[in-house]
Amino acid sequence: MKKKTTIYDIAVKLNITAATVSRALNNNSKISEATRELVQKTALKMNYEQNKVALALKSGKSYNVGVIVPRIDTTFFGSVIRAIEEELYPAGYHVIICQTHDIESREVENITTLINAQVDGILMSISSPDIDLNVINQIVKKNIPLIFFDRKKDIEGVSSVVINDFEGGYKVTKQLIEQGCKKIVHINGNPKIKIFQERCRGYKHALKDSGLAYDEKLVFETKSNVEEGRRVAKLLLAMDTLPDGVFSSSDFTALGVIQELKENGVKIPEDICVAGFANEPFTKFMELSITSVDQSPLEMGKMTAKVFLEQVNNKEIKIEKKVVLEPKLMIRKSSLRKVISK
Amino acid sequence: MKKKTTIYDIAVKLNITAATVSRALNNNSKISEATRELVQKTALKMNYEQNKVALALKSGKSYNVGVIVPRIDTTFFGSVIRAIEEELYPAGYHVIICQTHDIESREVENITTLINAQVDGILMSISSPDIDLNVINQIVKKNIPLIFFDRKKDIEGVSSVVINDFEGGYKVTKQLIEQGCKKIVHINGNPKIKIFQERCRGYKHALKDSGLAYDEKLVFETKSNVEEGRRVAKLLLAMDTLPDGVFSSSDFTALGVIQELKENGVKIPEDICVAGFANEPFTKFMELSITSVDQSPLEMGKMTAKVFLEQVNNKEIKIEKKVVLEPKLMIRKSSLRKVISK
DNA sequence: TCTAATAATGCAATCGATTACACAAAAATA
DNA sequence: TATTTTTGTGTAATCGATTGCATTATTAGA
Repeated sequence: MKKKTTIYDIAVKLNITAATVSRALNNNSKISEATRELVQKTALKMNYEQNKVALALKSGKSYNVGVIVPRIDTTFFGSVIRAIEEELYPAGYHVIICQTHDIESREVENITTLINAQVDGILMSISSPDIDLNVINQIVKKNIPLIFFDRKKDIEGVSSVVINDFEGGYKVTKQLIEQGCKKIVHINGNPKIKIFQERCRGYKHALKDSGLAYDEKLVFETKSNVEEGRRVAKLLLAMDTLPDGVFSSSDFTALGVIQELKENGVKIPEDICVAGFANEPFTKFMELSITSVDQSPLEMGKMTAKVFLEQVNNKEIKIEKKVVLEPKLMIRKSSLRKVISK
Repeated sequence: MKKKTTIYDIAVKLNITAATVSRALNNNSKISEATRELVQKTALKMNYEQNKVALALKSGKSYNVGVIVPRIDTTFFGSVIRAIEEELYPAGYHVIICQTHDIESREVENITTLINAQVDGILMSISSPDIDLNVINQIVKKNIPLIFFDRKKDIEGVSSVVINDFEGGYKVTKQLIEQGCKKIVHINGNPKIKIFQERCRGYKHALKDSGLAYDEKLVFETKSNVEEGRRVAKLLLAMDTLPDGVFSSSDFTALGVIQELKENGVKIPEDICVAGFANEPFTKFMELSITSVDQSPLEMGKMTAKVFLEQVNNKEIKIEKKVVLEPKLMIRKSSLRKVISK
């Protein structure tokens, strides 16, 4: 097993000191052109590669950035991370990912581990709305840039990149209303989580703006999966008068609703218009494609990374940035009636 | 900005040396119970946290593992990485992800960066079949455990975890034959990549075992996306006699084929049975669910991580492990005829 | 009581790179 | 030629934790 060449090896070989080697390699101005070239050539010949760990210890920078998400195997988070990685890579940073699986203790653990690993920043999407603020404070106090994306918490000194969930909820609901829907159901996620609160608020606002009454019996709380969608659909089918529109805060519940309704002979979008949220790939691929709201994960990831870079490159200045991306409504068959009823 | 407490701070406070502190914290046997407790208590009080970077420099271990994949935002790789992360986390390792975007130079770059970052191992899925063997050798020579998953290359001393693509191709084709298909098309991916070669080989073998002739005009080479599926479907529609079965080596091409065929009035599965490969979530969600082959990404990730741990914990012994997982055929509507024709 | 063995701690080097400061050599100026 | 600048290198400390080898304190044994 061959040992790695260090600047000392080069120094010995050239009969100079490691300091000179280091300066030559870093293109320090106070070095003669001759030695610079000689050192660089020798370094190349000896397959020298800078030891980043030593550098990290010396400089206090690890060039690693921690990313914490509930889980990585969803299209949304996968895409966000992809974009983060792509933006950070050219700047010399690497991404360390951690998953919380929505377990609160895991969130705290992950943060601790990342801090110990000396990451230069933490980008995270909060899993639990009741996250321990002490841990967050630990990060802030240590002056480690912290940026929330998608799911945030308003904390002094912490930047965030989110989409306008209110606007998303508003737009979808408006579209359903434009299609002639008058009795619109909203399938909510965990109402303790802000993004769901906001989507719901958008829904209510759209109703109000169109002169439709808000009826809380038409709002259902779910765990955002296919089965829960089917469950809600059954409840809808049991109603005296069927609703004519469903805005689901998750594509998965929307899918469950559609499956269950169709199996019971309900025509979509003729009888009921359905729309989801997140723009999961399958919504586009279905034969009956599903209207959804695109959260621009790539853009979100890119922005998050940019905010981090800005912050890390201006350590002296305290920057607090709140970026809000606009959601894009993707109108598809599930909520597009051929003939718009008046 | 508060500095982190180091063992020196503790040493000064207790009027002992850093060496003693280090030993006390590491439960070294040669330390008195009294100092051990005192040090640990003080460490806790002073919020001491071990500096992993210093440890890494000293020990030569970083407790970071590099994972290289073509891209992270696909269900398959997302799931594999998730499983890797879950398996490695309890062992104290962190995962650094890199994407190649199928660019060969990126692959080399990533490897170099990971080596510089002093990772303790590299887990990778090869993007380019023509990957530079010199880089691979660099890893092997440095004694850094290297494990291929999903897409491998047979290299001495390198372990791998893959699925039996041959078997996958065989099983799908057999199922189509059992449904009465006699003229079965195969949509291939990049034939330079081994996994596609193997799936194709399985296809041929199944034909042969069932007494069906292999016709190379029925095999199409594609880039494995929806558009290419549509392209092939158009070619099929132009044939004198329509095929009655399609085995696609990608779910996306299968989807494209189905979309195009249906738009042209072809009934699936009655006229043509279609099957894909990879078990992407949408294959299950479609109204006309698509038959596919599950590659057990979670298992693959778990196994890959396990092989790594084995290797890293037995540095003296050279272990070379070749794990082959069995694919699972997911029979769905797209290839399941109600009445099986003889 | 004195020596030998053992337990507990200190000393100092090490991992590899960076950098403030010191110093010598060369070049510029008087 | 003597003096001041400038330029290029060397010296040595630093980042934080670990560890082989002293060294001292304590206990056991004779």
